[in-house]
Amino acid sequence: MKNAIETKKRKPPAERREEIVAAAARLAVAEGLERLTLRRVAEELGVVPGLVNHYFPVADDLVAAGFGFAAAAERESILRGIDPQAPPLAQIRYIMAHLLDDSADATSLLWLDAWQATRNRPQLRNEVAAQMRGWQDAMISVIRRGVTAGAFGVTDPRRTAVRIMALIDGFSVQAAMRSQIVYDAVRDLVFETVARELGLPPGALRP
Amino acid sequence: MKNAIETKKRKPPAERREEIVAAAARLAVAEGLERLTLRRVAEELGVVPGLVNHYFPVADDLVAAGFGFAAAAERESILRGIDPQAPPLAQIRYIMAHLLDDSADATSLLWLDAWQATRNRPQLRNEVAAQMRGWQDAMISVIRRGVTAGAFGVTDPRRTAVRIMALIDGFSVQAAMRSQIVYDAVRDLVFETVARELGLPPGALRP
DNA sequence: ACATTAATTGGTCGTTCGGCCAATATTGCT
DNA sequence: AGCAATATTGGCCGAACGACCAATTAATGT
Repeated sequence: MKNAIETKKRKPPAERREEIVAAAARLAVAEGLERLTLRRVAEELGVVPGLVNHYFPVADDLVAAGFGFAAAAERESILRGIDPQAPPLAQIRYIMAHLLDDSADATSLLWLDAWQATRNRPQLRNEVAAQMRGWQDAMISVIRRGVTAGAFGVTDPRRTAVRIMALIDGFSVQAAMRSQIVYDAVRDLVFETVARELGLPPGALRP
Repeated sequence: MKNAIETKKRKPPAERREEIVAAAARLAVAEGLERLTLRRVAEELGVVPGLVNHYFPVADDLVAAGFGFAAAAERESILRGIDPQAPPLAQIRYIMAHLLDDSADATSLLWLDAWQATRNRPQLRNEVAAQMRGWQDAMISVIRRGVTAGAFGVTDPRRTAVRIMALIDGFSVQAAMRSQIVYDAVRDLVFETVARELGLPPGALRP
């Protein structure tokens, strides 16, 4: 007789794999990459550790996939919230408001984890680089529109995008120390400097 | 009969403690905070793990002490290299050259490790905050001299110091990804922005 | 209906970690 | 010289990790 409560199904590999990656991403955001292990993911899904190992024989790949999924989802969520009709200045302001707000701390800590863990995880390093390129490309695209519209004073959109993303990434560090050090001055600096990079007046991006 | 080759001595507690902290600092710089464990330190010193545990019953304290020793030594080494007679502009240029050079990568990775590990290590978090304050204070001191000498256009030295250190700290992130992404543009940005913060022309700090 | 494939289980192995403890040896004090 | 304090040793414990593997069991195609 089959157990009506605990219906253990066998799922198509693609679906199961997606399920594992999604659970890994959830764990990565909620508890950090350190706690993203085969066993933890299996526990989360109510399966046996060996099953996760079956889909990800090397732990590094699981961590990379979990981080990549979480980072891509976060980025796409923010980019999807942009009003495509809005002027580029408003679009940039929207992106920065979401990336620099306190509510982005969980994501900031995830990136901090990722940069640190690249030291011992080659696959994760590749994934982090890919996700950073994803953000750079998105930023370049917005900057290009702004240049075309005559809103931004930028000569090299790619270079400007790299510098802006580096400012934002650097700000992520502060999320780790927010309980100890007050960083209002730093947030202001990021807003002002990004504005300057885009050829805007200092207060143009402040919320 | 005593073994003439392996002379196992008992050392005064203070000296032994210092020895342990120094070994921990060495390990932290060379292999990262992840590999800074009781056993690893003991192995480094040729003693038994229990001995390290005797001096540091809680691992968090050992990690905090090791990081603090390494960070303080690095900072003091740089500050000691400053010519006290040199003008403040030259002093700032000296500090930044050392902090932003590729040769500072090991230290950058150490800080990255530390910020990340604060998530699960309260004592380390305190130590990191203390070391950051140490850098801020040193920066404030240089800025004040520059203001007095009329070299810097700064109204709030503390605020400016916080912003400058945040720029430098943010740059540390890049050390982790240097193999994947080229960051010349970012280094330029840091030099230019710090110059601006000090009321200097954009190229005033470039080496 | 049956055979093939592989998803899934349950379990093992070796390693490393922090923490703990009893026994021993050395130092310093009286 | 004798004694108390403690530095140091050696060893053990439970937990967590990645990684394997043989045995089951469900799905799939013929």
